[in-house]
Order: sequence, then structure tokens, then C-alpha cells
Amino acid sequence: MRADAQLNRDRILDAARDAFAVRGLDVPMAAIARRAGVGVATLYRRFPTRESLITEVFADQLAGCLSLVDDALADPDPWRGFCSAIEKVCAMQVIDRGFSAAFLTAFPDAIDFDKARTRAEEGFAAVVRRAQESGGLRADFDPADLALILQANAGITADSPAVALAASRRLVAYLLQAFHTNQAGSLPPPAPLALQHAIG
Amino acid sequence: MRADAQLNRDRILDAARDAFAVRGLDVPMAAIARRAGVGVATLYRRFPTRESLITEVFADQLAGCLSLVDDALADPDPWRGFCSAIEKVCAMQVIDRGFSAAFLTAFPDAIDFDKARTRAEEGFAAVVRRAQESGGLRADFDPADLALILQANAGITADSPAVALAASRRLVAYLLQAFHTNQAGSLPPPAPLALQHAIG
DNA sequence: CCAGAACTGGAGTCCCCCGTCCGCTTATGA
DNA sequence: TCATAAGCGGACGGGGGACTCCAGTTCTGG
Repeated sequence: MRADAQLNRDRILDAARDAFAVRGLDVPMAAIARRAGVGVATLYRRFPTRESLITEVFADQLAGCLSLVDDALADPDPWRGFCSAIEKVCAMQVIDRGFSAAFLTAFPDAIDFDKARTRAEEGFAAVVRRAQESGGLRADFDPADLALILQANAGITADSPAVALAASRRLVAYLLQAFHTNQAGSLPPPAPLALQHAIG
Repeated sequence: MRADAQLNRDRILDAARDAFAVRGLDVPMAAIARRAGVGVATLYRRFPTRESLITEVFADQLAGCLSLVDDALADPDPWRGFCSAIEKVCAMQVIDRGFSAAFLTAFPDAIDFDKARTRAEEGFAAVVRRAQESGGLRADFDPADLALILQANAGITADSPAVALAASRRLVAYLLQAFHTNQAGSLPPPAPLALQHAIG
């Protein structure tokens, strides 16, 4: 690839990251191009579909999710690992509107994106098992409850990111207290919520 | 008003109710008109703005919210009243996507809609106070947490309404357990979440 | 240095939605 | 019955976003 093309590619990625974070995933392509200081054609040549742009932009954030699961598994206290994993992913989600949408959306053609998400899900299931065996996490917590948490957390919006983050933290704190073993109440059965929700 | 005009008006209202419930608040006006079997002009003549249509469609549901608060206050067990109020409003919200959006959205010109919502908020604050005084609801529950719950619950989506309802019920059950007095943990401070979030 | 391939940006096309205008139709009540 | 006002629907202009085409520009290897 020519050097100037590479430069433009990076500029587009930066612009898209910013735009997605602030305005969500359906920001106009033209707006991204303008912000990047390139023409629309350049954007489309590099990323033929919106989807390809999205997967490229959020690839590293997704990797962050994976390492976050590893951190949770490495924590000597399984319950604390579980809590910090949820806290971190919810914080990521609420700070970056685009990441939240990308994470919760199914991309029919982005195989590796979906694969990474699946891997994150499996890792999280391990975190859950470990936390349950240690006695910190209530036994009727279902791995599908992760989707529940993420969807609920994704619903949090506010005018400023700071307020949204504070609200999210409070929600997560409530939920984590409900998830702890010392919680006696019974629950309705888990619903088969899919983490990724088809576009449309 | 002429009899046939009245009939068309009712048809439009029905069509809009259905459309909003399934596809959310930003369904094209033309789609509503088509579903109602009328021309676009008829729709616009009866409801000059989308907002006027929305407020008309959801007026009775909003009234349902108000009576729901009254029910909660009438319950001899304050804690149970609090729980059932939250359960009912969350169920309404998750079954009807449009209602959720309408409830969470500020309409600059719909004074009575906003007024009704404010009244519901005040009533709910009374429910909260009563439940706290009875010792069922933890003291650090903040009335603004209602917005938190509704936003979180609004985030729940699934392919079928039944699944969404099941998921919502489970979320609400978790949260109610966290709200109960027997819950010992500390919380981050409440965030100044506004219930109504401006359009745009 | 320069030929040519790689690259570029903006103009152009297509499509969808909004909201209005206008000529035709239909209910109404005298 | 019929004059008339109320009501009707489809066509139309405007605006915005997705995606493409092409003539001009810029990098790069020999």
C-alpha cells in the first residue's frame, strides 16, 4: 500500500472511532469522511461496507474484552474477578456508545469479530463457573445473564458521558449485590437472550 | 366531525399503536397511513406532527401508569406495592417498544403528556418514601433510581416479545432483591438521570 | 527524472422519508 | 334530492444519506 494511502486509512479509523463513540454506529459515512479530511470515495475504497469499518475500529476494543476475561480468571478471589470483569465491560460499554452497539450487534459477514465475541462469552462462562464454585456467586446465575446485564447497561444514556458512567456504576453495583450468594430470593428462569442481535 | 372522518381517525390511531409497538417510535408516517388504509394527507390533517400522534396514542397507557402508582399506594404492604409497581411498569415497557420510547422521551410541545409523567414521578416518589419508612426498601434507594431501572429495562430487546418479557422479569427480580433492606452492600451515589431524554 | 500505476475528491445517481398541494369524492342537512 | 362543505388520496418538491464514476493528482521504482 502506498504511504499516503496508509496515512489516510489511519485517519479514517481515528475519525470513525471518535464518531462512533459519540454518535453511535449509524453516523453518516460522509460525516466520517469529512472528519477524517478525505473524500467519501476514499472511505468507501478502503472500507467497502460500514460493517468492515466497524469491525476494524472495534477490533482492539474487543481484544480488550478478552484480556479483561483473562484478568478475571487470574484474580485469586473468583468473586472479585467476576465483579471486576462486569464492572469493566459495563464501563467500556457506557463510555463508548459505538462499542456497546457493535458488541451487541450481529455482523453476518464478520466471522472473526463474531468468533472473538464467542471466545469472550466462553471465557466469561468460565469466570461464572469459578465464581459459583467458590461460593461467591449465587448458583442460579446463568451465563445468559451476561447478555441481560449488557443489554440493560446499554440502555443507560445521559447527556454527558460522566453522568452515564455514574448511572451505569450504580446499576452495576445494584446488580452485583443481587448476584451475591448472600441473596436469598428466588428468580424467574433465565430467558434465552442472544448477546448479538441481528441488524435491522 | 363527519362520521367517516371519525372512523378514519380511529383507524389511524389503531394502526399507529400497532406500528409503534412493533417497530418503535420512528416508523415512517407513510407506513402508518398505509396500514390504516388511508392516504398520507389524511394522517397529516388529523395529526399535524408525529408528536401529536404519539401523545394521542399513548395517552391511555400513560393513564395506566398513573393508576398503577395509585394501586401501589393502596397496597397495605408498602414494599409489595413498590415491587408490583415496578414489575408492572417494566412489563408495559418491554411489551410495547413505542411506549418505552415515548415514556423516556421529552416532547417539547406536549404539555399534558409531560405533566402526566411528572405526576407519575411524584406518585412514585411517594411509593418510595412509604416503602422506605416501612423498612422494606433500603434507605439509600433514590427516586432517580426509577429512571435507572426504566432505562436499563428499555435496553432489553429480543426477537420475540415473550422472550423480552421473560428477560425483563428476570432483570427486575434481580433488581428488586438488590433494593430490599436485607441487602447490606454500599452503593455509588445516584446519578442525575433525567427520565425524559430530549429528542435528537 | 519520469512513466505509469496507485490514489484522490467531488459530482452524480438512486432511494427513502417528510410534509404540502390540489382536483376529485362523499356525507350531510335543508 | 342536491348544494355545499368537509374529507380524501396520490402526486409532488425538498432534503439527506448510501454508494459509484471519472477526470485529475501524487507517489514510486527504475
